[in-house]
Amino acid sequence: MSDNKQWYADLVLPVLLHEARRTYGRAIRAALTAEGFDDMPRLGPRLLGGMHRFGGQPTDLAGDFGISKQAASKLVDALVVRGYLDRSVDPDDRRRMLLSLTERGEAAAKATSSASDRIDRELDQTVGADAVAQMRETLGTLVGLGERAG
Amino acid sequence: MSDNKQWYADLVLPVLLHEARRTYGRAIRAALTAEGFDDMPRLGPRLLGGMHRFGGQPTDLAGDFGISKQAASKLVDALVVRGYLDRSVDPDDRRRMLLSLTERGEAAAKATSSASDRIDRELDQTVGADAVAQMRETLGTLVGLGERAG
DNA sequence: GTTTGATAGTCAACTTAGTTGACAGTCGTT
DNA sequence: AACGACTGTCAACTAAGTTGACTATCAAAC
Repeated sequence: MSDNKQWYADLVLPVLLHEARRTYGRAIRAALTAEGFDDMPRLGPRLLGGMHRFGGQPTDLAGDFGISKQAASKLVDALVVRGYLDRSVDPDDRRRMLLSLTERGEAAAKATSSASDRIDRELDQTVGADAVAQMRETLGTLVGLGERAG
Repeated sequence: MSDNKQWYADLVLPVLLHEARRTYGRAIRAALTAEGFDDMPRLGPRLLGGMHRFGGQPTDLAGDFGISKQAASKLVDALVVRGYLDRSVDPDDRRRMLLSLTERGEAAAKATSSASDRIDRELDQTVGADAVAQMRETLGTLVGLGERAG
């Protein structure tokens, strides 16, 4: 593990992906804990940071995250209870919920993206922006493969 | 999502990593289920496929997987009960367990790696082996960052 | 305008998989 | 022989997901 040869050479790609993601996960969780956001559910940071992607509709959120709407509902509930989200009824469609970040939620989202950006920056400085861009492209292709085969 | 522009451009890297890993996860689970291995715990495929890495010692396994030794013990137990693993006492150190694949375990490991390889091959054909190799390198760097900071 | 079917979210019961703390058995060293 | 360290397991708990049933609301058809 500590020799500078390619220790990861015999790792299958999914494990490598998992470990790479954990690098972010650990950094983000550490940053959140350090700032007092120590009651964050696992998908909390992703939700707070991705509000613009699903605009605050739990069902869209479920689709985006690949979980059931019930799980999404519980996740949202946890974040509301812990003061990260405001939940209100959509006046245009009273079945729907409108979610928005509280001040605490904004702060946690900021801490999250800041920790993530720090890793990004470190990676950029180590391998260069081109390599990162190409990795993103290849990862995008990989996700696309899964969606077609889905 | 369905336009061929870089739909993933606004995704943070950890989410992209997570989704890329899910591509493998879905394919592997589907292949296992199709062959009758429908009682596989989440980390089962990784364990069966990585036996050579920790040689069959649950404690090393726990370190490798980043889980507690208790969780590793339960995981092993589940795989033994379901017929994927044999567990016996190490005669040289009777505290230790020696794990080995049963025939069923071998078959499941084969199905796993075969599904994983199919995705690998598809990716190779789409982006080329060089891009994959470079991605592996960048991912390795990323994991290394986490280990230093850890 | 009322009925009818689809949709958004929640509640309840359950399962899976992780955690920590306590412990028994074994080993190695003094 | 005794002490301390290490391996694996048991028990109790927690976190986070699942499915099925349900309510409330909307939209469209008649």
